[in-house]
Amino acid sequence: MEPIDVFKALSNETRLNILQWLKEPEKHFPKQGAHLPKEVSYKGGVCVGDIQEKAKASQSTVSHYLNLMQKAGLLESVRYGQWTYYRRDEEAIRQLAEYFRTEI
Amino acid sequence: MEPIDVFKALSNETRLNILQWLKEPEKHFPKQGAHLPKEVSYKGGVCVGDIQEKAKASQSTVSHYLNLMQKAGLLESVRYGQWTYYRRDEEAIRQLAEYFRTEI
DNA sequence: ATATTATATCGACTTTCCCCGATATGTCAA
DNA sequence: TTGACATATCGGGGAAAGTCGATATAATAT
Repeated sequence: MEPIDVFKALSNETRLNILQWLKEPEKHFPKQGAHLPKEVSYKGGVCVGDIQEKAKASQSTVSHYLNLMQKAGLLESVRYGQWTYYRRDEEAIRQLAEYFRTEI
Repeated sequence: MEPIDVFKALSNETRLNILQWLKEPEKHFPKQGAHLPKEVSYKGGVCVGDIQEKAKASQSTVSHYLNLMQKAGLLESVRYGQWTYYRRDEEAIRQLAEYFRTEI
């Protein structure tokens, strides 16, 4: 996980919003998991379409953003059927905060 | 201090290096303060030329970077005679680390 | 006054990022 | 197998960032 890639990922308001919305998915995405059968539930994950709707950007842009944030190490994803669910990688983010506190 | 401007400022390897060098100026800039008479000493501040030399970028680029980091709130500067000394704004950086830990 | 030195700013060019629509891929339902 | 839907990827046009050399500004020394 390269710090510079993380900072680049955070250098955009929409992406920053997405990351913050995903801190409380049930609050910001009320219909979260509507498609997900319980037996495959992915705690805290939200599908691309729901994020796109809230972010008010094009589908391709949001897909691209999520992929970028995942490559930076901020998000993780799982695909169930035709949906891809993204959620925060809390452990990675915690480590980043620690990196920021001690190395920056 | 806008988080996005801070993240942009940190999205560049040279700038990140400069910020980290300035954590220990006496270590990374041995001739630090050579020009500074004691009575106007600016603790931890390093002049543009010394930073440029170490950063291996053009004078204009380094000047631009330092100004950008200052506007983002990471650095503060004082001018003594023909020299401008830059140092970290530790309090601002501490607050940023806290922002990262609680809001990101 | 003039020359020298340190820093800032300007103008230009290149590279990267932003963001979209169009299209491809994968999955499910009929 | 066909159609509908969710997501990913491609290609591109415009905006911003990276970076430099040239020049301007400011301070100092002679």
